Amino acid sequence: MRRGMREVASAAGVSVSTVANVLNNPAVVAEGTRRRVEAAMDSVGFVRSGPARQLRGLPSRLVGSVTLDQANPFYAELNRGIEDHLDDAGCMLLTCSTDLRADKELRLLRLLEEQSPRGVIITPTGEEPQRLTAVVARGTPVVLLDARQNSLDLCAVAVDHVLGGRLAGEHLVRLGHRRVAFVTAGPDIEPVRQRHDGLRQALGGPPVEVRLAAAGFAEGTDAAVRALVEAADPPTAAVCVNDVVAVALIRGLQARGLRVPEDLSVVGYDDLPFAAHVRPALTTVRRPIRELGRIAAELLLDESAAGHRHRELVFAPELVTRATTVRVG
Amino acid sequence: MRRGMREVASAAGVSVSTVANVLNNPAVVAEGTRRRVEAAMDSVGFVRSGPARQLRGLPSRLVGSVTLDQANPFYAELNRGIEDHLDDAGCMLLTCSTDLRADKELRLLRLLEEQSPRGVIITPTGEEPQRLTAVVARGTPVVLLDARQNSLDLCAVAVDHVLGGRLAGEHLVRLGHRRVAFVTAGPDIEPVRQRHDGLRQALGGPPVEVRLAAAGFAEGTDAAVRALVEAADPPTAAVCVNDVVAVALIRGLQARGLRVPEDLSVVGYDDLPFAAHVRPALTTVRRPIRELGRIAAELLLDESAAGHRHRELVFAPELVTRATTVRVG
DNA sequence: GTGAAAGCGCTAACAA
DNA sequence: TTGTTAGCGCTTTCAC
Repeated sequence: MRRGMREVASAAGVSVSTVANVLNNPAVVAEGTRRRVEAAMDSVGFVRSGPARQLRGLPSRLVGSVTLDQANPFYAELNRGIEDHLDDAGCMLLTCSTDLRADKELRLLRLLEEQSPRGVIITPTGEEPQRLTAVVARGTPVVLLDARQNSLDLCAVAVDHVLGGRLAGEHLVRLGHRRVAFVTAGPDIEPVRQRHDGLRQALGGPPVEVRLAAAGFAEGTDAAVRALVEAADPPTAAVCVNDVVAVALIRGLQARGLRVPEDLSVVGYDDLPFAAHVRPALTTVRRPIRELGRIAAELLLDESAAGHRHRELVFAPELVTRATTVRVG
Repeated sequence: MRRGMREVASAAGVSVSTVANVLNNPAVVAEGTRRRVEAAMDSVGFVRSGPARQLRGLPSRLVGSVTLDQANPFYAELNRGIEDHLDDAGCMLLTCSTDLRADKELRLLRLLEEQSPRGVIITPTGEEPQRLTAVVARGTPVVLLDARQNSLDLCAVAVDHVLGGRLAGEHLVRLGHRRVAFVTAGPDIEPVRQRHDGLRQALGGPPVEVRLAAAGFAEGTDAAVRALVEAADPPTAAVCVNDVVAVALIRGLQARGLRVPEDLSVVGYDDLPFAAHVRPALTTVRRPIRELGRIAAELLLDESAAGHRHRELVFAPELVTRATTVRVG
C-alpha cells in the first residue's frame, strides 16, 4: 500500500541510499540514475515518511495552535494567518480549542507534544505559566499570542489592549459621554483587564461593569441588558469586550425597543469581518488579526534559527468609527 | 532535552520493555515496578513519541482537514465539529485551506500524506477525483464533505442542495415572486449548481444569474448590483449562494439607496451565526454545520474499524424565515 | 557515483 | 514478571 524508499530503490535497481541522495543531495548522483529513480518514485507512488524523518531528528513540519475556540471568527482568522506563513515554509497547522478550560489546555498540550511539533503558538487560558513551563523545559518552542510574556522568557505577539480600551473611551468622551459601561462575557482574562484599564484611564474613573451570561451571539443578554438600562443613573454608552458581545448587546437592546446609537452608543472590539455589516454598522477597535497570526508563525519558525533571540511584538490597535456611536447631550 | 523511554527505564532501573509494558500492558507488570516506572516518567518529564509509534505501524492520531478557507465562518464551524469528535478519540486536526486552487490542494494533500495521517476529510475543489484517486490508492482513508461520492467509492457527508435551492425558491414563489435572481460569487462548483437546479425547479424555469466579483463580504458587488437593479425587467427577489454573499448584496443595495426587502427580497444560505444579527435579519437556508463536521470525523475514524463499509450521509437543509423576504404585488 | 550499516524511539514476539 | 531482540523508514557517515 504505502510505498517507501525501499520500493523505489528496488524498482529503480539501486540502493536506498541512492534514493536518499536523489532526495537530499541530487547533485551527487549521476544524471541517468537520478532520472531512473525519479521515474521509479512516480510509478510506485512514493510518499516520503514524515514520522521516519522526525525520528531521525530532522525538523518537524507540524506546528500546533492552541486557541480558545477555532470556530470563533477571531481565532479562525488568526489561524488562517498562521497557516499562510507556515505554508510558505512547507509546514502544517494543528489547530485545537481549549474552550478556556485549563484541564483541556493541559491535555491538548500533551497531545501536541507527543507529535513532537516544531513548536506551539498559544493563547493561554490563564496567566500562570506552569503548564507552559514544562513544555518549554522539554524544548518545544512556544510563542505566546495575545499575552504578554511573563516569568517565562518567550516570543510573544501582543496587542496593546490598554491603548485599545483607551481609544474606545476617549472616542466616547469626545462625544460627550460621561457614564460609560464596560460589557464583558466570560472570565476576566488578562487582555480583558487591560481593555478595562485603558477605558478607565480615558474616563478618569471606573466604568459601569456589565457581564453577559455567555459569549455566544445572543445568549443570556436579557438580564444584563435590563440591568444596564434600568440602572438608577443609566450609562449613555457601552464599550464591549469584543464585536460578538457588541452585536449581542445591540440585539438585546433592540429587542427591548431601544435604539442604537440614539439610546445607547456601543463600541466593539476586534473589527471582525461582519462588524461593518451589522446594522447599524459597528464602531469598533481594530487589531490586525491575520497579521498577528502571520507574525506569530514567523517568530515560531525563527526559534530554530541559529542565534535566535526571543522577542515581544506589541501591535497598536486603532479606532474604526462607524454608526453605533453618537454625540450625547 | 526530550526524554524518551530509555531515560525513564534507566531512571527506574528497568528495561525499556518494562516501561513499554507499563504503558501498553500495565496488568502484566508488578505493582511496585509500575509505581517506580510511573514516578520515573514524571521526574524525567517523559513524552511518548508519536512519530516512533507511527513508524511501528500504530494508528496515527493525526487527521487532515482540507477546506476552501479555514477563516471562512462556515469552514471554521465545520472544523470545530471535526475537532470535537476527534478530541473524544484523542486525535488531532491538521487544518488547511486550498483557496479553491487545484494546485494548492494537490500540494497540501501531498504534505498531509507525508505525515501519514489516519485519514483526510476534504471539501474538494473540483469534481475530477484524480487527485484523490492517488491518495486513496495509497491507502489513506478519505471522507468527502459537501460533495457526492462519484467514481471513487468513499464515505461522504453531503447536504441536499437541490432541496436547499428548492426551499428558497418555493418560499419566494409562495410570496408571489416571479422573477428571481440567483446570486453567486466564485466558480460554479457542484454544490452551487445543485442549489441552482433546486431553485430552477421551484421557479419552473431558470433564474436570472448574477455573479459578484469576489467572495468577500463587500468586494466587487457594485457592478453586479447595478446589473441586477437596472435590468429591463428587474427581479423582485434574489437567492444567494451563501450568507456572506447575501450580506454583500444587501450592503450593495443599501449603498445604492435600495431597501431590503421592500425593493428586493433576499435569501441567504448556511445560516451562519451572524445571519440572525445583520439588519434586516437574514432569511436563509440552514444546514447543521458543526454536526456535518462531527459526522465526517466519525465516518473517518470508523474507516479503520473492522468491517467498515463506505456510507454516504445526506442531510436535509431547512428554511429559516427572517426579515429579508416579503410578499410582492 | 553508489552502497552497506548504524541508529532515531518505540512495540511486539519471544526468551529467561 | 522482566529482559532481549528485531525492525518500522529514513538519514548519514564511511567504504568501495
